[in-house]
Amino acid sequence: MPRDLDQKILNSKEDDPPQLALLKRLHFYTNLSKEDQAAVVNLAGIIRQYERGIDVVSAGQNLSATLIMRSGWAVRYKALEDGRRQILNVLLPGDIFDLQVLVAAEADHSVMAVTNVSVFSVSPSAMTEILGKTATLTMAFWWTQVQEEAFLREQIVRNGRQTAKERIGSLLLELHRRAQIVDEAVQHDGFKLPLTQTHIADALGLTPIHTNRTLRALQRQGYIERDRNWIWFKDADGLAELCDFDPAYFHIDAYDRRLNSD
Amino acid sequence: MPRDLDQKILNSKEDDPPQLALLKRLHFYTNLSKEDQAAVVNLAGIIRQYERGIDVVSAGQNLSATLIMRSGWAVRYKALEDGRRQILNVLLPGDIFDLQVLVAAEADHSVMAVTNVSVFSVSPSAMTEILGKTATLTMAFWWTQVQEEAFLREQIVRNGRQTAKERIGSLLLELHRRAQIVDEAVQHDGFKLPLTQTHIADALGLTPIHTNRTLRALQRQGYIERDRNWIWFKDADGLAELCDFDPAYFHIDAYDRRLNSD
DNA sequence: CGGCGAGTTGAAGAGCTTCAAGCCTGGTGG
DNA sequence: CCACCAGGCTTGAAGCTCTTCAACTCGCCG
Repeated sequence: MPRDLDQKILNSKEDDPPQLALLKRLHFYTNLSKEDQAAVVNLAGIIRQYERGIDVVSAGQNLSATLIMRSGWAVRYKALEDGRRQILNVLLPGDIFDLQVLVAAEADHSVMAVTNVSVFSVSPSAMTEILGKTATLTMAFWWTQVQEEAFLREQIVRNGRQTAKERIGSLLLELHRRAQIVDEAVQHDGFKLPLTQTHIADALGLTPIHTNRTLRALQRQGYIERDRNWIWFKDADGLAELCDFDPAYFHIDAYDRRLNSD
Repeated sequence: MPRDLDQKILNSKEDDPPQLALLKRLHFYTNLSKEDQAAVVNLAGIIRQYERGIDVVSAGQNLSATLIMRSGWAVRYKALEDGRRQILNVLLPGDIFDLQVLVAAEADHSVMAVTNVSVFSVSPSAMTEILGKTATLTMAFWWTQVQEEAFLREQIVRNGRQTAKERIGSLLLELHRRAQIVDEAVQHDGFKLPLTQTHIADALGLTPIHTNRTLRALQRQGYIERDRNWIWFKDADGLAELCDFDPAYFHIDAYDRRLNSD
């Protein structure tokens, strides 16, 4: 999917440089020059690994570095006193979190590893440096923030005004698109979803039981098929219509439009 | 509430410079130097007025300027095909919206004036300039973005995992705090809330009917009192506990902590 | 082969919605 | 000055979506 990434970089697999997912993410939306690509690849930081189920960041914790997802899936979540839990967003490879460390010092929510994850930890100074390196890089990073905010807004709409069927359908469609950019386990009409039904329920403000029934209903009605933790779209267009899913909030084409209008 | 704002600036009322609300907002969290304050006050832009009920920004519209709330209340919202509507966030004086214009060109949601509002429209170039003017200013603007994201996350928790009573209580507590910084019609234990019950319902994923019943329940149980569109907290601590409301997400003290740790 | 996490299913019940109607307040015009 | 209108608020009753509680199944790993 990424356009003209340096092939030497793109083809590596097993021994990915830790910055590769980030590069894919940034380059998908903004055409980075060879120099900008090099700056991303040479970004200094430390690799940290977390096992599934472990908190990568805990609410209340003092933050000291920006974290970038390298591989695996994670979720931002907030826990209520009585054990209720709300997942705010799903983090995929290439996603940046706690960029806010540059200004705020304390996490107001937690991040949990859904699969085993590997994150790349970048110091505030290194982050500040690359952020301001070139105008294109500044824009590329800003981009990811704009997108992340759009995901949050969409999540509000889902939880506030959509039915269980719509919530689940639109979340699946969103995750599929996002995974296409940086994940390996993705096909044109399906993807491997590492979330459990309980994760989905906590993201969508439902009970796991109702999530289960709704998934089966979507399946029964011919919208999706499931096999282990793979989701297959049998009628993606129909599902999108059912859910009022409009991917405009990804802002995928804005960069090209900007190129043409400037 | 703002700390050592230049008194000449702070005391003006009727003929507020359009940048005043912004200055209050920025200066509340970050100690701006006299020069930085001047830069904010001298920020170039155009004043635009909108009557209540009118869209300030419409989804799909191409954005060309950053807008800053000068006076009045507005809401970001997203409309679904069938007429359902979800309010994403409330905009108060000093709030910046479409800062993302600097990178993305199309609005993925709308903004509607709840009262008559006055906004200050700043060109991308003027915005870019002040954003990078000093490190403190950069941080101050970044700050507002971090906060806005925190509001969105809180909104997800409300709509996803809280009961009607909790949703309404925590929204009222949040708006009271936010209004304290920039709004006039605010007392220690109450404030003027220009939102209708239908607005509240659309923000919290409820029907206006249920919103009404829940407000009355909160009143009957001694948490709040209402008079016209004023809300009075009779037992703010009790309400906060009821709603699991923890204002940590405002990150109010982070700047001071940062000062001490740097 | 036992146990554990995840998924599945049924039945009863709660919270919120829907539909329907009436009320109250502030603004407008005769 | 009062009648009237519109928008917002209030109340009742029935019904639907989703939850709660409880139990059972399946696949996997030690």
